[in-house]
This record gives sequence, C-alpha cells and structure tokens, in this order.
Amino acid sequence: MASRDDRSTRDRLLDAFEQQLVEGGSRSATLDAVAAAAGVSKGGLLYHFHSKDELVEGMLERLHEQADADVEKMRTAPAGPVDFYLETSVDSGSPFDRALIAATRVAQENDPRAAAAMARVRDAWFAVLAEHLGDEALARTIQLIGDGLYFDDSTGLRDPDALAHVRKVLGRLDVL
Amino acid sequence: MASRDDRSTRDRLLDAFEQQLVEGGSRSATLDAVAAAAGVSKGGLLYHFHSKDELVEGMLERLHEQADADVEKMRTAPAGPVDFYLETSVDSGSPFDRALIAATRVAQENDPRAAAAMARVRDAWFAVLAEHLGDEALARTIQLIGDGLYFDDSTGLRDPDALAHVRKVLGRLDVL
DNA sequence: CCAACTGTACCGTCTGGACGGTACAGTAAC
DNA sequence: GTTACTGTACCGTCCAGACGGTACAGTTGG
Repeated sequence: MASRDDRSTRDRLLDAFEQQLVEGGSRSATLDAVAAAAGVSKGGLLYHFHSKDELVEGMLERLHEQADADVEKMRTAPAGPVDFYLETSVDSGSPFDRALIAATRVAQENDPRAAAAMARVRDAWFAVLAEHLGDEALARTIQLIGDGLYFDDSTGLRDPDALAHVRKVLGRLDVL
Repeated sequence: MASRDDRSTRDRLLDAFEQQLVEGGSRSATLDAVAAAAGVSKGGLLYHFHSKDELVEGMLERLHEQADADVEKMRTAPAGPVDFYLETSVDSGSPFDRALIAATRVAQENDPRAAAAMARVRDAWFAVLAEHLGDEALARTIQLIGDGLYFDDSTGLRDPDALAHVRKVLGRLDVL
C-alpha cells in the first residue's frame, strides 16, 4: 500500500526534468543532471523511468492531468476565461506553466507526442475562449496574445507592463 | 581578395546550422550534421569557424544585418508597418525568419549573446510599431500577436486562418 | 515466531557511442 | 604560393543505458 508514497520521488524527478528543460534547454536536460537535481542517483532515476523516453512520457502524462484541471479552472473563473487565460499566460512560475514550457522544448526536438500534447491543450483553451466570446476571430487573436506572453516569458524577455497594455486594448473591444 | 567568394560556403554553413536548429533543435545541431547538410567536410567547417561558438557568433552577426534590413523594409512598407510585421511573422519560410527561430533556440540554452540579439530585434520592431501607431499599449499588443504567430509556427502548429482572424480583429480597432 | 523469500527503492560502476575539437597531410584552382 | 578546402586519425569528455549490488519492508510457510 506504499503506492501513494512513491509519488514523492517520481514527481521530484519529473519536476527536475522540467526544470532542466526550462532553465537550460533540452541539451542540458541529461539523465545525470535530472537525477542530481532530484537528489537521486542515476540508477535511482532509471528505476522509476527505464529510459529518457519514459521520462518524457511521464511528463506528458502529468501535463494532461494538469491541463484538464487548468481548463476546468478557466471555465469557472470568477473574472471570466479570458482574464484567467491571460493572467496564467504571464505567471510562468506555476507548475503547470513550467510543464508547458518544458513540453515545447521537447516538441522542438521533433517529438510527435509532445507536439500532440501541446495541440490538445491549445485546442481545449480555444474551445473555451470561442464558446465564451462567441467569436472565433477574437478567440484566436486572444490566444495568440497569450502565446506571445508565453514566448516572451520563456525567452527571458519579460515586459512587466505587457499584461496591462493588453487589458487596455481588449477593453476597447469590450472584452474585458 | 576572395573575401566575397567565401560567402558561398560560409553562408551555406550558417544556413545549414540554422536549418538544423530550427528543424531538429539545438541537440541535433552538431558539427557533423551541420557540415554534412552544407555539403562540406567537418574539417572544412572548422576551417571557416574554429569552434561551435564561432558558428553562433557568425549566425548572430548575420542576423543583425538581416534585422536592420527587415526594420527598414518594415518602416517603408506600402501597406504599413503593422501589416508588414504580421505578414512576416507567419511566413516562416524566409531566411530571416529561420535565422530568428534559430536564435531563439540558442537563447534557450542560456546564451546571453543570443538573448541580447533577440532583445535588440524586438526593441527595433516595437519602436517602429509604437511610432507608427502613436500608442504603446496597442503596439505592444500587436507585437505579442506577432510573437504568438511565431511561436505557433516554430512549434509546428500552424493555423492557416490565424492571420485572417487577426486582421479582422485589428480592423475593429481601426488599425488595418 | 522465525526463517526463507519477494518486491520496492534505490546506489555506484561500467561500457559503448557520440560529440567537440585538434592535427595534419594531401589536392585542386587561381 | 596562397586559398579553400578534403580526409583521416585521433583525444578527452559527456551521455544513455545496462548491470550488479544493497537495504529493508512485507509476506508466507512451517
């Protein structure tokens, strides 16, 4: 009945993997580095994940869970889905955001599973935005703005006023 | 006096380097792969660039030249800078776009030179947008949309209607 | 109740291959 | 004879993955 206790090390390894991907890119996300960052030996890592591929698989699996929860929160957000979506696009400190950026790094290495995972998450977001706004063009545009906020964050160039600017413009469109 | 003639192979190497970075990520952009893609031996590559670092340096140098030319074209575009900016954010087949995506890949590996290059290009674009629109909030928002288009392209998820959607929304703001 | 055994969660070491880089001899064109 | 390469032979390091071993908590049979 210790099946709930192995979550700790397993998740710590996944966290470390994501951290390496986000902070140093896929090149620095080696098994050694991941194991060290998780405070586990390389052998210990390979006990939980038999290959680097399984590490990716595990990360993507967890991403899906987080994504489902995020979409649900977006749907029921008090300030509305648009505000929630934009807000969470900037706040790149959250575990979910880190998982997403990590997934894009893997997708860039031509991993079809990661690309599919990203597509699935994006489609879910778009569905909520489009339903709420009743306007595909506007929904897609807002999604692009969110992508832009993501992109800026993940390349290290953060403009603290960006979100305020976006709010101002969307206000003119009676969206916020 | 052959300094204009080595452009051929030198540029072909830089092209190949960028191609590897864009299509396979930084992990697959090895010296062997770059040399092979350029139809040059590894020794030939190292004749032109004494290290991988010099390859990055050369790429960034060329990026700056391309960026200056792009900003000039943007400034004098017949349809206006906004339209030009958005248009070129989607068309990821152009050499300049490829160079930019390649630079982001390098920047993700914590290369400060690449990050600085990206920042410089982005600042130049923003200056033109802000000057043309006379509205910082709108300029920043449009820049974010462009970033979003870039991001989508570079992660392989392309929505063919994205640009049309954006145009429609910007039309409501009397921008296009 | 205790010995034998099983499964889980690791650690430390090793190997084979890839990668960055060096060195250098040879070649072909201008 | 300089420029622009090719090709081969290396070296040291890094990396993914395999492997053998350890500690220990449970379980099962007698």
